[in-house]
Amino acid sequence: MKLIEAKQQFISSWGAFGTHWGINRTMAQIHALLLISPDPLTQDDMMEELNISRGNTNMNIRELINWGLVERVLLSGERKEYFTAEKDIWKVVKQIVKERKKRELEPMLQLLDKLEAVEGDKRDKHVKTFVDTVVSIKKLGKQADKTLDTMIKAEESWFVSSLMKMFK
Amino acid sequence: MKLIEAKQQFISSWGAFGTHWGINRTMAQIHALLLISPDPLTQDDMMEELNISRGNTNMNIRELINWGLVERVLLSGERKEYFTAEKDIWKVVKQIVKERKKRELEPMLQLLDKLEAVEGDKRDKHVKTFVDTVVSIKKLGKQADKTLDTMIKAEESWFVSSLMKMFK
DNA sequence: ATATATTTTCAATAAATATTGAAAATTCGG
DNA sequence: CCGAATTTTCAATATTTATTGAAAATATAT
Repeated sequence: MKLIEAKQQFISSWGAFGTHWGINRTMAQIHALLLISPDPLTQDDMMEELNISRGNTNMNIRELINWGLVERVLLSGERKEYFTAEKDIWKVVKQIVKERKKRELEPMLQLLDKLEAVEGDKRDKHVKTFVDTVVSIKKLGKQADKTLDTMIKAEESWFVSSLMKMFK
Repeated sequence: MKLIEAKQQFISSWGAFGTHWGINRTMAQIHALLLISPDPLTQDDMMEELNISRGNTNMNIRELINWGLVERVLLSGERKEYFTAEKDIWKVVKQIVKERKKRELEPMLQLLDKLEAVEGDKRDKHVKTFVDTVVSIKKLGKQADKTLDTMIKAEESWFVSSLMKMFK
């Protein structure tokens, strides 16, 4: 397989992958493109490679910056802005986990705390099942929260070797 | 907070949560409703509670069954079909992980294997960056695959206590 | 300061996805 | 087998989400 074809497949499947995880296709594709680009790219580079409009490119780059996955690079003597993605995949994963934890898991746990305190007689099976469900989701969620915190702090080497031992 | 209000909040936020994870809102809401229902429900029950059409209800129930999260229940003496969700949240999480691993992670790893074998001179920085990226994603993906396999087999108590020790 | 290059915004539009509802198929008791 | 109850399908429609492109804003060189 030629590089050009391999790149296309990588970008397109990274985009499809993203859509299964609530990330829009273009954002994932821009990220993929930057991951495999040895040098920083301009908006125009991305527009051309991915055949997307300027507005779309701009908005999705900014979103990637918000997620902490892409950053602006200043190239001396250049008027245009350049962008580059973090290439260390472990760091990328940790960053995504960190953001999703903050945006989704933590608000969910807060809500469950409130819902656990529902009024009503626990002998009513409707109340009991509701509370039991909420409590058990909360318990698992709290454990996940702690585990992810540890992961976010960990070095890849440490993390992998711990898992190795754990799952020998 | 009254039960009725708490239920609504739970269902609605479970639905919103789902959409962040590539699951459609209605499917997540049906799942939520079944999770907090002490007894099995019919399609008509769900239609009424969630204010959705018969067709929508039917399709999403079937999808939940495909995911292994819901099952049909036969109630003797009843003509209608009843449905119930697995209530053990650890089992639910394992089932979701198992399915997503099969549907997404494994195909991705297969693709990366192919892409790693791209033609071209590794001294070309475009080739090098591409291969390096593919290899590092693959490495981490393989580790995740193994870890998730272990998790899928694990009992919750064993899993939590292992994590505890690991991240003491 | 002015002209020009570049980035950003956002209303309009397109595309993708979800939902409806009624017809067709199936199931099941009698 | 018949007929009523129930489930399933799917074309039409509605809704949501993504994308465009041109105008406005901003930045920079001279």
